[in-house]
Amino acid sequence: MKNEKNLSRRERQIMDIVYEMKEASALQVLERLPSPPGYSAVRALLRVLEQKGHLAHRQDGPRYIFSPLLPREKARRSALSHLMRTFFDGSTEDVVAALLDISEDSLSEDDYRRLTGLIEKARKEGR
Amino acid sequence: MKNEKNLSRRERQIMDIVYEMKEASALQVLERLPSPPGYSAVRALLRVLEQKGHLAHRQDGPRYIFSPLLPREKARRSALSHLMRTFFDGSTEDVVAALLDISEDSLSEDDYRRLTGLIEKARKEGR
DNA sequence: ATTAGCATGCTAAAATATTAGCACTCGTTT
DNA sequence: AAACGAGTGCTAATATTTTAGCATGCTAAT
Repeated sequence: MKNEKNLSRRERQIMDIVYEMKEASALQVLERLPSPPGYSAVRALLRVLEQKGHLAHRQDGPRYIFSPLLPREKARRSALSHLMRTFFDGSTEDVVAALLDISEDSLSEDDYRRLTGLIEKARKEGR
Repeated sequence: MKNEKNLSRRERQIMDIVYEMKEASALQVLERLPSPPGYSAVRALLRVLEQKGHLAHRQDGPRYIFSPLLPREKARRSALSHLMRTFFDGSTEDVVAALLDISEDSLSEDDYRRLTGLIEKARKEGR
């Protein structure tokens, strides 16, 4: 499992896109890539990622649709842990604070209620 | 600033280390790098990162101590936003849920109280 | 005052990543 | 049935990253 760290820049960009979209074709990836290379370059990258065990594909008519092998839930836990360590000294509170700061404008009363609910629930389960 | 995305793998690893430590010497970076290269390789990378405008250094006796040019607060907002988009469909709630899941074991009653307090505070300020 | 230790800058070799191009297959349309 | 379009695999050139090595300077110890 020496995953995650061993991805080149382009590879990481592509994995991010695939995680964001849940699954994607070569064309869809290409469209979302910054400073996009040619079509065959993207396909080559996808093939390498599959070969390295990061992606799998299924056939959809004439084309391949790629999806991550490591489930989103696992990947995001790991990414979040890393982020917490790197930028927040491992402090849960600090992350939540930053999160609220970012989200501020888009949160409704209900959203706040749900957030409080989540914490309440975790508190009860945790002890 | 077209930052963030234009870092190679090693460069990103180094930036993460420097952000985590707030500031670091070449040796400190080297010690924390996975599959660490030679000393001069690390120094070369640090020089490049400085040249590209990601790091700055101050002198500490005989050696250089590097720190990020983009303040941690900015960098983390941006990293968190990206993470939220990539792995959580932009959902604040989902991030908090994952966060609680990760942190569970290490949170005290007081921590939970403080978290609730944060949300309460944001709710009041937000409307 | 030499030497040893540790830092730096710079340069160029080696390894990897990135890209485009060509050859091929399979439907579909003329 | 020939030509076209849209997909694929593979290969090799190019570009970038990554690395080690060497020359140098400063400080402290012998």
